[in-house]
Amino acid sequence: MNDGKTYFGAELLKWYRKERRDLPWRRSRNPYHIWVSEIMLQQTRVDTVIPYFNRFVDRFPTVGDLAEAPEEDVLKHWEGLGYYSRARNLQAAAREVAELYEGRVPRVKKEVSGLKGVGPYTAGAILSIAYDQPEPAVDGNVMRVLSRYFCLDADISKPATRVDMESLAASLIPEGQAADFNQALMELGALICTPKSPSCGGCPVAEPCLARLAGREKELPVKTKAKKARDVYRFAALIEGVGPHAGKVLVRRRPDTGLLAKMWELPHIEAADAAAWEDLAEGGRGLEAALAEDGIVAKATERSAFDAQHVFTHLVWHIKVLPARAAEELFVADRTGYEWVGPEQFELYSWPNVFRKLLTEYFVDRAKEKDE
DNA sequence: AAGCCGGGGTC
DNA sequence: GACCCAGGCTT
Repeated sequence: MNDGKTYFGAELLKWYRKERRDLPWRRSRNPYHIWVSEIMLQQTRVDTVIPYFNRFVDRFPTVGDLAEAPEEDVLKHWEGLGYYSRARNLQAAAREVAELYEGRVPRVKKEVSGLKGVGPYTAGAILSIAYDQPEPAVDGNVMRVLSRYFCLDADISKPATRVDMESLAASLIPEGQAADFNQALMELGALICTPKSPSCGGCPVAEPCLARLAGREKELPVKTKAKKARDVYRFAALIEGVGPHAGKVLVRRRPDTGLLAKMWELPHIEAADAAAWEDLAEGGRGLEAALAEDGIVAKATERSAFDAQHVFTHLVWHIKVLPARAAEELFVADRTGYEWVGPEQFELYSWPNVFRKLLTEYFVDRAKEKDE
């Protein structure tokens, strides 16, 4: 009676066992490694994750190592990967696993799902891939593949659709083959059944694919469009130190929660709107006043201001960077969270991409000036 | 249900 | 530019 579903699973497994990519986290069944990889892979491509994964498990080989590590160390190993709450949640969960489960990743669904940063997808991925339990692991790939194969018009941006897909995916798992089947489904989505132009010619289950038969494979899945990012206008101060802080730049640490939590940045303020942003650029007096409120006395220098931009998922930062020099009396950044950083200390801090690029360029330029 | 949370590849 | 990616958390 389930001929269709049996066919789907059998063909997919056959294809996967021939075509599967050799990925670092596929070289063992170490549940901790699989867990780390699944967290890193959330909203992140395989090619991006590989070097991060290798560095991470090299530095934190076991759950215990991760649990005991300083948080800054963990954040540093996540630098540039994005969605930094993943790193903080992962470590919090590792501490939980160390204390409650003797350092072993639990194999009970309720326990795995209870770990910070582990949602329905990741719980299913860990239970199936590490422990071969017949749990679905439905991500964007899987929803795309199933939408097409069964020609489903349900909007995959709706949570209810994911729930339905989980029932469907669970019903497709071949007996005792959850690990390979779930990975096969995602592998097909990543390599063959791609978003824009699927390679149906190389698909092992193209023949009965209902979307393909209906000529609708490029229309599916249905997904409501995301709202476009909001513009935010900011001024950042690139303050050179003087005296004992010559050659260094004043930076500060971001708050413990929210956007880029606990990462380091250039001090900056937000402009009311685009117009105010353009106005304030003249001379940078508004910025000097704002910094003074934070106990920082600095004057704009002869170096000209320049623009930087950074795109996030839900907002766009437009930043005017104003070069400045610290007043003589400001030899120490006595406000908590502020520090002087030069090229030698740079790598000891965790930087979001936008400030990493900006500061790297700055230090390179200063080094060139010195050589001349 | 909608918004928040990064960064990069691709078309 | 728009879309997407081995999603989850908060409100």
